[in-house]
Amino acid sequence: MGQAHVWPDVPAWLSRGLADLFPHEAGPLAGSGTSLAARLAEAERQGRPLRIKLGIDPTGSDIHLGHSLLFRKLRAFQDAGHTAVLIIGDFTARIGDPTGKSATRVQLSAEAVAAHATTYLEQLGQGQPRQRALLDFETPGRLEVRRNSEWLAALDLPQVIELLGISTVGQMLAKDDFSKRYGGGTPIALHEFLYPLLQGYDSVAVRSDLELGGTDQKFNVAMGRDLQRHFGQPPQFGLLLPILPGLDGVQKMSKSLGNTVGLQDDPLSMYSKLEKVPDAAVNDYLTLLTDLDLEALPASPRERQKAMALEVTATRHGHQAAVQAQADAAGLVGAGRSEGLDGEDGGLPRGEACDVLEASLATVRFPAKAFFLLSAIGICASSSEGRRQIQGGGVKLDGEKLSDPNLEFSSPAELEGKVLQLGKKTFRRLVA
RNA sequence: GGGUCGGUGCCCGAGUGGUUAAUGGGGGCGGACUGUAAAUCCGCUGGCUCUGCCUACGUUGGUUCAAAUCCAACCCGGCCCA
Repeated sequence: MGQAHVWPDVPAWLSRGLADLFPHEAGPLAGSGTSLAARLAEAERQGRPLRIKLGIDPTGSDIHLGHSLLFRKLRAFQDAGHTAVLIIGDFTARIGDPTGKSATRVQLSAEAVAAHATTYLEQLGQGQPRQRALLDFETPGRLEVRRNSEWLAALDLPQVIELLGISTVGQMLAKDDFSKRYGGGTPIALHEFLYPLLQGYDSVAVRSDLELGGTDQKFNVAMGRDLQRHFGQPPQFGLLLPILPGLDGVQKMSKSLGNTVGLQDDPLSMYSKLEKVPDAAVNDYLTLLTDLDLEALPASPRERQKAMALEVTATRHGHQAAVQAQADAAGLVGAGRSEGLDGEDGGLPRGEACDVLEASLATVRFPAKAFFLLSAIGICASSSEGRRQIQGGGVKLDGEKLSDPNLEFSSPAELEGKVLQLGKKTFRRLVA
C-alpha cells in the first residue's frame, strides 16, 4: 500500500485503507465537480442516500478475503445509511474481465454463472442476521441486488454500436492490461473491448453515485463515468481499494494462484493460513480486513500476525471459534516441538486433543499401501505424489515418520483413530 | 487473403532422428534452519495400490528399425503486407 495517503475531508470509516478516490481535490480531476465530502453532506441534508455500486463477476464459486475487503467497505456505506447496489455480473462474467489476465478468459456457460451467483449471495450472508452477515441484507433500503443481464441482454445491435462509439481503440490500448498484451504480442479478442463498456453501462443502468472497486478496476470505473456523462447522468465517484496480497505476500490473492483464504474456510484452517502471512503483508491485512487500531498492537511481528489472524477469523466465525482455532493451531505445531515460551504456549495438548479434520476410510480398498492411502483420502493429488512425499520424508502416522511407501495395511482397523500428517500443516484423523 | 515466424510438461524456455518422462529457470510440495516467517541450503515435481506398465512435446496421417525432432494436411497464434 505504501505510505498512507491522507483524505482529510472524508470520514474515517470511509478513508480507512483507501487507495484512490476520484474526483478529489488532491487529484487530477480537481474542480470537475463537487467533492465527495460535499456530496455526502448533500445526501444527508436531503435524506437521500447515495447509491454505491459494487460489481462482482460470478466466475468462481468461492469468495475469499481478497474480495471481502470490498464488501466490508460496501457494508460500511450501508451502515452509514447508504444504499448498496450489488451488481452480479452474470452477463459480463460470460465475456470475462480481461483485467490481470495475460490471456483471453474462457467464456462461462450461463448455468455455471447462475450457480456461482447463488453461492456468492449465501457467502455474503443472505438470510443471516445483519450482525453475522458480511452485507446487511435485512435493513430495508440498504441493499439492491441486480444482475446485469437484466439490461445487458436486452441491448440490440444499434445500442451496442452506440456504446462502442463512446470509446476509442487508443483509449482501450491505454489500459494497462491491454497495452501489455498488445505490446507483448499476446492476442486480444475484440469482444474483450466490450467488457469495460458493458461494465460501465451498469453504472448508467443503476444510476450509480459511487463505484467501489479494486485499484485494477480504475479503468472500468472511469469508463462508467464516461458513459454516465454520455447518457446525461452525473458521473459517479470512484473509490478504489488496494488489492490484497495473497498468502505468498507478493501476488494478489487469487484462486488461480492458490494463495487464498476462503470465506468458507473453517476457523482452524483460516487461522493457520493467516498466522503465517509474510510480515510485509500483515499491516495490509490489518487495515483492510479488520477495524483494529494498528498503533495499539504489539510491535513484535509474530504477535501482530497472531493478532491479525485471530481478529480476521473472529470477524468471520466469532470470537469463541477464533480463540479455539488459535489454541488448536498452536497445539498442532507444538506437538512436534519442545518449545515453551510463556505459560501460554507451553504444555499444549498434543495432536490428538485437537480438532483435526477427519478422513473416512470407507471408500479405501484394502489391503492398502501407504502411498496409496495418501491419495485415497485426498491429501495428495495422485498416488505417485503420495509415494514421493513418503520418500521425501514428509509423512507421519501418529507422529511417527513413514519411510516405506509400500508399507501395507490390511484393514481399516489398523488405522482407525490414527492421525496421518503431511508436512507441517496437513493433518487427517482416519476414521472407518 | 498473401508472406513469415512460431505452438514442448503448472508457467517460461532448451532440445531439431536413437538411454528422453524430455537440460535449465520460475512456481509448487517436502526436509533442515526459524518466529508455524523471510533469507539460505537440500530433495521431489506425468499417471497407475509401481520391482513393472501406461500416457506425453498443437491435431491427424506418413517416412523410418527408431521421431518432440523429417514430410504432408489441418487447427491455433504473433509480426509484416493487403
